Amino acid sequence: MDRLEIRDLEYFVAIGEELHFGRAAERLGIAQPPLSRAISRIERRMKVRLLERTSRRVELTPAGVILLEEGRGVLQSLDAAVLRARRAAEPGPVVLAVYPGAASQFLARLVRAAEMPELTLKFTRDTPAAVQDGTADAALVCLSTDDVAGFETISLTRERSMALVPRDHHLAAAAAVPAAALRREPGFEEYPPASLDEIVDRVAAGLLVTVVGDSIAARLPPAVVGVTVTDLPPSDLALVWPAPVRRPELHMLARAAKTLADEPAARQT
Amino acid sequence: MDRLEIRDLEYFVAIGEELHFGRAAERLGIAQPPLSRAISRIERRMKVRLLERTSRRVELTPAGVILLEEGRGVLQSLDAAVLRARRAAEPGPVVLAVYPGAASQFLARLVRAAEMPELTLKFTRDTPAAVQDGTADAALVCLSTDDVAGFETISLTRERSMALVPRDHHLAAAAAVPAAALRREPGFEEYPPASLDEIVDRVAAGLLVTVVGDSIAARLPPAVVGVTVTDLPPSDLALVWPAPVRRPELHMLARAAKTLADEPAARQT
DNA sequence: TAAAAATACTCCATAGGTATTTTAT
DNA sequence: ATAAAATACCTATGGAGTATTTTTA
Repeated sequence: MDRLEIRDLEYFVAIGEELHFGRAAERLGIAQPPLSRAISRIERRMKVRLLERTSRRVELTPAGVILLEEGRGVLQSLDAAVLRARRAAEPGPVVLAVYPGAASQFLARLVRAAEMPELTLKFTRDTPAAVQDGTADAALVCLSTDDVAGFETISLTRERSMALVPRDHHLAAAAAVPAAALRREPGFEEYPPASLDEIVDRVAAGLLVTVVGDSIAARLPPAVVGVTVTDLPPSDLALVWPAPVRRPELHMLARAAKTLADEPAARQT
Repeated sequence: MDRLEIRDLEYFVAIGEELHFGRAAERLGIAQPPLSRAISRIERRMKVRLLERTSRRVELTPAGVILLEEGRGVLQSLDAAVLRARRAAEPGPVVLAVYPGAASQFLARLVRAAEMPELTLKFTRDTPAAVQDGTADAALVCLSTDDVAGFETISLTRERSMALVPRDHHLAAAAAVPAAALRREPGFEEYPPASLDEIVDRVAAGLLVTVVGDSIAARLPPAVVGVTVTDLPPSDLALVWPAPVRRPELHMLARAAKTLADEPAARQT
């Protein structure tokens, strides 16, 4: 009983997503008939019906749904494996994935403390994904929002939540606001999908009210005011990496992180 | 740039493990030359040298080490994906993996509370692996010893540790013993790799001294005595399953588990 | 009846086998 | 000198293309 081939899996995933043989074939750069045959071949080998199809409709069976989900994961982990192997061959700098603009104060201290000349930062909105797919060796994540299953983690700092409002906003003068009040504000978004710069610009323009970590307080322009939020849980910033350490240099980073985490947070304004 | 094929990965894993083309080829049921060519093909496609080889020695490069590790994982997750898809097609009973003999009191209550006619138990020494490879839908695990990365978990009961000694053992009369004293006993093994029955038999025969959860106290024969251990951390028993619930029936199990967990543990002797 | 999947048939790329050569100890 | 990997050469399986048929809403 030989295994399903990657090509077959790619074909199936394409159809599973398109639910149309013609379009899927086009996307794969092959003709439609080979695709038809590929699917029957796969079903024959797996001894499971994956797609319920007539000349009018293509839909996934329960088995197909599962294989689509899990198959995507298999393809990803294969790509990650190849990528990691390649990077092991020519060890470039250790790559740390960070959320743009997040915790820059702390990040600066961490990078300095690690004393690693070969450390580069990769800015991304989804830092765990960067580690998962092998693009980064480690990542800074927010324990409250990111999923860290399967990673080693070191908890670093705890950040209080701070609301960003325009200078002329009616809440700008408040010493602190409850989260509920914020959510009622027009333009409020909890996790705006943008870089910090963009967020700040949009707040300054009066188009956005949002919540960020308080470590960026020092980086706000005059047009934007940070107000302490009373009842949002503080977010725990952590350093994570895939379970078996693949790059020895990571130990240095981890050690530096531990030292910083233990040290009585010399917090700056 | 097309992807590495599963066949190639299998071939590479075989050589990575055997470090010998001839033996690997034999294990794969093919001749040696195709294997040689397969490896160069893989290296050419991946643009990485995976094996340093002369006519006398074959060894893995750093990249090879990584690909071997991760490649094994890819093959496993592929197999698991296919298995889960198959099981989705003909939904047999929900399979719960349990450690043989562990927490039988609690297990009985859980199974009863779940009220699932279609529930079967799979007894295995490595319950997380059974869930990982798709053999089981959920598992009872011990949070202190098993790795539950990537699983959803519901913590169930906390079990105190209990030492098992023969009736005529010098510790049999003690009300409680410290762990250190146990470790000094001849025949002591912390996690004997055997079923509960076998463990009990070996203890009864005076060949073994070990530690188990106290929930099995009621099932001991007269020849074996359970003694409370004073300073071992209690083991947390949990129900786990792969992150996205793949079988709706699992929700019933989870609900039952939650109810039991909250209920003021009506502990039996 | 029309859009789309399945079949028929042909072709060729490539994986595999056998025989042989090269290489390092 | 010899064990073992690489190369040469041949074969054949099976995946891909084109043309066509079948199916169902």
